[in-house]
Amino acid sequence: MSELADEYRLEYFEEEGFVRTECSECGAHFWTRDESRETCGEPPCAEYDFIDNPGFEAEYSLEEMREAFLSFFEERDHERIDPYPVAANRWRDDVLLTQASIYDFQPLVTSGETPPPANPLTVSQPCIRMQDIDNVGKTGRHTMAFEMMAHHAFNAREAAGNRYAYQGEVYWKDRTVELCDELLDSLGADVTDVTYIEDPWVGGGNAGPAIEVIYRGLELATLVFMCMEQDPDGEYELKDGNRYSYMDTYIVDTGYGLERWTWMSQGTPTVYEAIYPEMISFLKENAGISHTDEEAALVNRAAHLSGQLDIDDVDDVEAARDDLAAQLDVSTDELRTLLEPLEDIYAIADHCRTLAYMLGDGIVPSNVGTGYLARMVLRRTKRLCDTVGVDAPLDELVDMQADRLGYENRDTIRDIVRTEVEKYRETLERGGRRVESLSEEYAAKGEPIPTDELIELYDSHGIQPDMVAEIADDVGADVDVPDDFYSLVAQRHDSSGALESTTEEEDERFEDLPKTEKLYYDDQQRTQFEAVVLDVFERDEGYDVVLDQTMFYPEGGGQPADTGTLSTDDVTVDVTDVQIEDGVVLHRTDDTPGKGEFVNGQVDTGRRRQLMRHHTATHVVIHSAREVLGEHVRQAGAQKGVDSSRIDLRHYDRIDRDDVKEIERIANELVMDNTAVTQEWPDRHEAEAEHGFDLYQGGIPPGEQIRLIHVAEDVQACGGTHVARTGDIGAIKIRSTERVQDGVERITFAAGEAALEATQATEDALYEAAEVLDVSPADVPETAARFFEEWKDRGKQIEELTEQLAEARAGGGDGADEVDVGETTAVVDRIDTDVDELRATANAIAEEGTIAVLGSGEDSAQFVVAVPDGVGVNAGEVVGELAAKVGGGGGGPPDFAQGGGPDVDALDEALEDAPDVLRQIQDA
RNA sequence: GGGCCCAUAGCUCAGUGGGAGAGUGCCUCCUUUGCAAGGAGGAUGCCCUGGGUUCGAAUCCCAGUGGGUCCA
Repeated sequence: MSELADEYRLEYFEEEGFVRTECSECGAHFWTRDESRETCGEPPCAEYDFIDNPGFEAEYSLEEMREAFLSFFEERDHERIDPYPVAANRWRDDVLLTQASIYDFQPLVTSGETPPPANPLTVSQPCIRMQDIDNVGKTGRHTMAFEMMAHHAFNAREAAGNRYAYQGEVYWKDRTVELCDELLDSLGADVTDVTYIEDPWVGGGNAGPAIEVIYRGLELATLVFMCMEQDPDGEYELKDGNRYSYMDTYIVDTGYGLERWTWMSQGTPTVYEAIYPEMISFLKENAGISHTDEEAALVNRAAHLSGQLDIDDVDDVEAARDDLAAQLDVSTDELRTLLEPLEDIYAIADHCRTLAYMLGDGIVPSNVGTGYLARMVLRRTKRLCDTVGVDAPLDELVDMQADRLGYENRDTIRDIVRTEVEKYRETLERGGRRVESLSEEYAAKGEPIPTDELIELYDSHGIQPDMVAEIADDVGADVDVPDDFYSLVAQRHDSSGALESTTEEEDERFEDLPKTEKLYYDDQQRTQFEAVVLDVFERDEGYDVVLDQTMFYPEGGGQPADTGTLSTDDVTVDVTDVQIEDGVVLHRTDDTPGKGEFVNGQVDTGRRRQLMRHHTATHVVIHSAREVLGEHVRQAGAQKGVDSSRIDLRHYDRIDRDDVKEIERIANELVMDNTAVTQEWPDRHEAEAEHGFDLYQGGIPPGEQIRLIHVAEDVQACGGTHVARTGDIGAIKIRSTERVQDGVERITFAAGEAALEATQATEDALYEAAEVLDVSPADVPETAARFFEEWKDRGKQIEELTEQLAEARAGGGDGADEVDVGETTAVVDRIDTDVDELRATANAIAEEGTIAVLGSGEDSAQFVVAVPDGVGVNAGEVVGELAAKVGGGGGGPPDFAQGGGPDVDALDEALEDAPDVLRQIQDA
């Protein structure tokens, strides 16, 4: 780290009379105005010094503190921007949730490809850190949901010129520290008590010097100066062991924890009481938690102490409780009974806030991705409510937070929560029954429930081991939950966890070629153009042709490539596929038109028209689905085609037939309105400001300008080709819906000619069915139902008749051979009929006290042997012997067996041998 | 994106290659008529769909559909 030490020698520190000191406890270097100071001030080197002794002049609520921060920076030339969604996977695919304000600008802004929405800027960004979930409520300071207040400045070195989307320096380290100092001062903090600790930051391939801002034992902010990137040849080796070098861009990345600043201003025992006091008191009352003055005092003292302990995970908390109890002079159990309900309530409040953020930003509970995280949090919250005895419905609790956070889609949020709670209830009920019967089984055997079963219950049925233990205890079965239970579950999953790193090889052949001019955006209706062949590359099969400009649409955004031809005066080549790499469009052809030639390009018009219809129709269907199902509906994927297209939508429920009809109706109304479909290329930040994040249904494009497609009121960022007016779509027909994952519904639809064909295909099927039944199409459902009922009745009748026939046969006298086998007699007969009848007959004969050996030679040779009670002949063995004679096998219980073989010709011979076989087996 | 589990009577489920079952509910009768009453009898099944293996599939294999669950 010493290499970076110079980075911290700031003019600002010098001017203000700061000294650099080494902490006497941990050895960290820090800057302070107080020359006599010895420790860095951060726990465990120091204690919380603000509980019951607020560090700021006035008390602030969460909302007031946020406003104070943002307006402070606004007054100092920062532009305030709206926060981004907590679902970071909506603009980047490397993470699921927003965990810091800088996530908003990664990777496109930090890399310099796209300009920031403002520079410098300030924001209060809601974040969710799932990794803290176990600590919430217990440590007094951990929250899963929080707002990271921040100010950012994006700088680029002068020497880089215009290579990046922003140029020059806005401000750097001195101004950043100065702003922080000034902010603390403006809130009335005692700045001589503030320490700035040197703490280099490394993460995500970037690094740089960073400063932790500590006041009265609490870390209030981290000031990161991101200016290095990982580089094997880099000059500096940092704490992660990798080498780094300086970048052309350097970025001020600060993080001020809104909750901590609020807490500091109030000095409450825990952060939770400072940030949502109303909810805490509501929950306490609802759960019936009340304390005597004596107990209240004890709780307060305990909170005081636990706040000062250095506890960063739950194991520490449990261990610390003993210490705590000793210091407070009470028993550990007594302390636990008092504190645990409070801890649960703190966690419930925090989890509800997390859920409000997640669901409010359009995350739908699911078995995959962010949806799974939402489901986990929701179920955990529900369990906490049940444990502590909060009986208010969960949707109401989440709504309290959603209301406070100002979400407008509160009804949808409540609906989602209710649906999800119901699903959880069903899972628990199912699981409960399962555990019960399993427990009874093992209790009867007198064995404990094995670990395998526990893992199976958790992994496949979502039942926690503690729940199993609870139920098993009621039934009287033993359960032994191994300490490493969850790692056993994990083992079950990584059969070969080695991720295949698909290192995409950059094709360097195209580097020197200019980007192809895209004519398909100029006039989307044209399909013919002229161009110059810049280069031709030979492939394994065929060629890649690069032109100076093209009308051919390369595959992208779920729209397949155009096909068509390129012609010179001498030759015409077929274009079978079109791809784009680094802005260079590659036309895959069967032959080469020749480098340097002028070509006439012709796009396959029919195909292109269908693709355009489907693409515009996709926008229309999404729009209709949002009208019908709700604003939370979002595209999770799409694929356009010529005959049909499909879109995957995030939705928390199944799409039923009525929904489909309504979506279809609204979509076709839009088609009939025949409104214009327009495109524009606005500045991306203006577009975002006007239309919000919902623009990006199909991913986020890079660049300063983005292409927007307007269809009626619907606006989406889109790079595809579209028809000119909605009427050109012709018609939209939804062909099917299916649930592709939990929380993701796939709609398959057809547009234009394909819609007509799809409808006709369905009608054909109906007409054919009508013809078979000889009724009119309208009568098909009723007739089919009747036929089905009648068919079932026939089955029952046949069964009855078979039995009657069998009894009649057994009554005898139809010339069957009757032979003596020891003390009993046997009937040996061949009846060419199906096995059911054979079986019934054999049973009937056996009822009369006679052994039945029946054979049938309909398709293959079949035997049925029935033996009356108390006769010492094993039917299974008899059948085995007989079946072997016809080249097959057979078996069954001793009193009734069946078998057979393929050799029908040998059937009669086998039956002739049957009496001998019977006698042999009886003797044996 | 990946793994695992499940689909049998109205409901809950058992049945692992050979005659489709239990509990509960339903219908009828009897006994009682007081709170989940007792007894006797009865009806109820495309064993999810399609293919394959086999003399024979609810059962084994493959695919699909529907549902559940865990992980990244």
